[in-house]
Amino acid sequence: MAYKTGGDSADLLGFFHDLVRCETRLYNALNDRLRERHGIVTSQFEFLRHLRDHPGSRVGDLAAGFAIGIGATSKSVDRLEKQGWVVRQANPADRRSSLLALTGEGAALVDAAEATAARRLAELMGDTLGESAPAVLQTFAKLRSVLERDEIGTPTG
Amino acid sequence: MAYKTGGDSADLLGFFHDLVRCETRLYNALNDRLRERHGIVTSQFEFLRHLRDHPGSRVGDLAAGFAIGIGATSKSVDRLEKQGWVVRQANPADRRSSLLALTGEGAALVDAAEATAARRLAELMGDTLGESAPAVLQTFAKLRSVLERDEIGTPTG
DNA sequence: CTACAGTATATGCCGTGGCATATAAAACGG
DNA sequence: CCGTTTTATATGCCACGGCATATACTGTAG
Repeated sequence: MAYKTGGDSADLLGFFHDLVRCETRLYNALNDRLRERHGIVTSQFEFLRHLRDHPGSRVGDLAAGFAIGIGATSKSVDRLEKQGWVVRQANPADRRSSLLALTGEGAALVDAAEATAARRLAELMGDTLGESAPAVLQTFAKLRSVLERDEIGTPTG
Repeated sequence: MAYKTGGDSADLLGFFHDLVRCETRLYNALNDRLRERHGIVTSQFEFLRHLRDHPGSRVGDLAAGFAIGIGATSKSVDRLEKQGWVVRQANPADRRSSLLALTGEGAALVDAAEATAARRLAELMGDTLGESAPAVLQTFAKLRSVLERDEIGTPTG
């Protein structure tokens, strides 16, 4: 039965540990680089990127996409709005929510930051992934879609 | 040149996004299960596991291992100590630091929590990793060792 | 139109981590 | 030994996220 589904439980504990440690270090390193070059942190970069690629998102859409709480998302949008990168626009179809959009500055920022992030990630991972990259990328895309489909780890509020 | 090293920069942005989203959801889901069954969160589980496997670690060793700040680590150890799972023992070789050890309760807790965590991770990932599991596990082990070797994303204090 | 259940977000309190600083002890130079 | 530098940890302040709650609005039943 060993290896049948590709890994027993003990392996998964170790894998989870490696996964969290890699994510922590990559996230920290990207954070440092984005802060120094663009004055934003990684979570803000990801929000801006989502808004560029999904214009008209609401606060709840962002929260669902990132598996974080709505309250935290609302406060994070407050900060982006205060910096002038995002605006809350009236939603004609539902006055409880707003439609979020990038400002011109926000759009310019996210494009510049994206180039920085792509270069930094290539420095950090490019060589290490090596030839297994396609399988690894595909596996994580699939895992993410399964977790989202089943709403695993979606916060309460 | 495409695919030469197994992925261009655009792929890596998407991969990083998938990676962070998977980690967030897995971490949240494991957190919920460990809290409900054992009254601890995932970060505490990982600390206890490290102390079981590396007895005599100091606060700084934990911080280095998890790529988090020393201050945060010290406070986290305070909480584990207050719960009676960990003790700071005098370090005969250096009175600035303490040697950390699990109590009997802490040792029992980590073993029980580990069984819970292994089962939960198998539920969450077992089927999805599939036959690519060996390559994925090996890739992350390698990436982690490279990031640690180069001290990528190690916090300041 | 009114009452009521449901929804979307904002806000407050709390816990936790980052970072700067304080404190204590070791290491070193003379 | 004494003074200086370095190391290891603890502590204080701040920012941020989770969660509970408040508020505003929508949809629906009558």
